[in-house]
Amino acid sequence: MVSERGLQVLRAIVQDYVETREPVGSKTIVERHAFGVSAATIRNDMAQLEDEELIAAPHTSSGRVPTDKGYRVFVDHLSQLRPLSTAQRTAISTFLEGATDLDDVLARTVRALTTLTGQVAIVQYPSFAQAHVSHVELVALEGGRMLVILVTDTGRVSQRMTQLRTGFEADDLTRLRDRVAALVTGRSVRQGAQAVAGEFVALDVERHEDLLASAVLRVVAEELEEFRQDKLVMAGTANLARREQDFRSSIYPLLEAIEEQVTLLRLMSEMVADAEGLSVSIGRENEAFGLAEASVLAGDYDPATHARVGVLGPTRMDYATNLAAVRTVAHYVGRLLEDDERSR
Amino acid sequence: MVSERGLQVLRAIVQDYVETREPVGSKTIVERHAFGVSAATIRNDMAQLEDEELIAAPHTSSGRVPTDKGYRVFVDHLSQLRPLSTAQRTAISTFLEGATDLDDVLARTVRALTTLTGQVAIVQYPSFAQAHVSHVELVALEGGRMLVILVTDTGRVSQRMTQLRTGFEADDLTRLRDRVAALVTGRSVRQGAQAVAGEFVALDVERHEDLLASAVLRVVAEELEEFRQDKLVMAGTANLARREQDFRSSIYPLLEAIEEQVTLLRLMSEMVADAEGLSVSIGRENEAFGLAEASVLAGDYDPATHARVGVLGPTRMDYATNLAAVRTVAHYVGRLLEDDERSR
DNA sequence: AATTGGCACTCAGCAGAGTCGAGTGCCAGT
DNA sequence: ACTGGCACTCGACTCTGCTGAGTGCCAATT
Repeated sequence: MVSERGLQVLRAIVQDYVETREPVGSKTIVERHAFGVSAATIRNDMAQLEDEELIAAPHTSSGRVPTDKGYRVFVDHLSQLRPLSTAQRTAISTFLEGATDLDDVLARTVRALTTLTGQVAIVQYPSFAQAHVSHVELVALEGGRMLVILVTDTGRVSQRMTQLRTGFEADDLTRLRDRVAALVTGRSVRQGAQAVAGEFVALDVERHEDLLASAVLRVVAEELEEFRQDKLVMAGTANLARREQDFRSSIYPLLEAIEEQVTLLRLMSEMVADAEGLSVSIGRENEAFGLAEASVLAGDYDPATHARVGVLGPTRMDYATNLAAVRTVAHYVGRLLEDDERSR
Repeated sequence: MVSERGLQVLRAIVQDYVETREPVGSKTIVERHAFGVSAATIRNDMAQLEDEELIAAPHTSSGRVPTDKGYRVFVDHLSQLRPLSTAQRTAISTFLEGATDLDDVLARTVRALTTLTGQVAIVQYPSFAQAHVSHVELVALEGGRMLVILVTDTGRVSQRMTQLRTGFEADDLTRLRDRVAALVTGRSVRQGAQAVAGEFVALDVERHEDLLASAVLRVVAEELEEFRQDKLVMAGTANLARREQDFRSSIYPLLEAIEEQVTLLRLMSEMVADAEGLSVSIGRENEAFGLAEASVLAGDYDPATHARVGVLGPTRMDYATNLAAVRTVAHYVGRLLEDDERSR
């Protein structure tokens, strides 16, 4: 068991270590923080914290450094997040205002978050698995090419080009469009994909019309599949290089995860949010994702789908400030997209 | 003046240094390369190379290391590039085959190039400044939203959504579409943008139809502007971390340039290609771009527009092999897109 | 029971000294 | 033009001793 003052000491250690990157000793603590006790007392508390594996010594008789578990306890006991300054808040709204479509909103969000935190920022697209297809459009281009456009009610647009082998007339096109539209519009992405798959087997390749349909349906299926895959935007990758000192081993796996995206997507979606929609994953807790030296802070901006904005950085980061930034940004984007939806 | 054997020695130094990352001395050279002379003779040659500033000593009396100028001479005297193995060639075609649209081709290209070279790979989109708009489509969505789609003859598609304030009928839409189409189709991106700008001033905001047109034209103008901006795809960023040892200072500016893209775009487009369409920029030659410790190899895949594929890495890299890879990949993509165009 | 001052002990980090060896530069000889 | 020989340089490594920050523990105090 850790005493109340023990937690205070832990907090002091985390704060000082995050600030200075130096292992912190009992003497420094009494100097910098107004505990009303002597260094020896702090030492006793520290011994307890060490028993609980909340702090550890890099080498015998040097200061102590928070362990992953220590950061965890620290974060869990963050009673209140320091709210952002008004300057920061206005910065966020300036960043976000004037955004046109969904892509734009999220691109601005991720930039805002990275400037605010100085870390790598991540923004998840709203999940489209439950999105409904609201519109289908086929556009004939010259040279027998066709553009197949899908739009969801959540505002995501996908367009893909295909090269058709068979010629077609204008009314072939409208009939085909109506046929595809009947299959997918109003349906969720998942249902739409099933419907398309079902139609596929029923095609009679002898019929010219079905031959055309098969090519288009294939593309539609691909696009629906793409919708089902979640998507990320990121920014501030270069910050990893600045914080390189904070990673014992190479930042290679981190850069790789960032480029891969798949790992980060899984990580982000598996995190468990608290009542406020915030979630934190620290160091070794990310081991399964090959990110044992990194922490991820995330905040839901869409409570229904758990779509999130987040921040990725070394375990040694300013959790209080960054969590506040994540929370505020998530809040802004959430409201922005909500208003957007309402106006639709 | 550097003697013929002097160049051989330079080549040996570059090769050994690239391989081992150790400054190379006269003794190592005679051991590893079959010059028919003694170490003392090599030393004399090396003294000359040093006078010419092609090699330099990290500290007095240690081996020599190629300077940027040395790499430059080395590259300029690369008489023949080692052609890729058949295994590598088939790897390239496997990577590229089955690509559907332009985005897909370039995405695959960049992946191929990064696996081949183990460096950061860069692919420029074909320049769209001279591209011609081939198709315009307006799609009405629910809630007064409209999707504005542009397609160029080079196969690039842009789609953007806008929220209209005014209602409209189906035939408003077709009339508007025809109006916009008349302005831009068949015109180059640049001309189209001018035409749109011209039309803009002529609008009478009192008329309902023109009110609608103004909203759409604004979006079209944005899209055309986006077309005019060149674009890059990249892959293999994580490789920078692996090669970090090769950069004296931080890799931060590199990661930043990669995220910015603008710098790289300028760099890539300012490079001067040789008769084969290859271009190399080494170390300090990139100083203006903040990449004084990096080299860029590029190869045109579209001689007309100088659209390029390229590789970015530390000055200490295997120029011969990587140049060969760049050349081959550029060649493949060039042919692929050409065939594509012809079939259109 | 909690706190404190005192004290012995540990150990990273630093500086100085010594050694080693790879490598150069130069010169006289072939 | 090339070569062997030789003195010289200097980074890298090792060893040594020192210092100081910091711990851990204990007996004394409140």
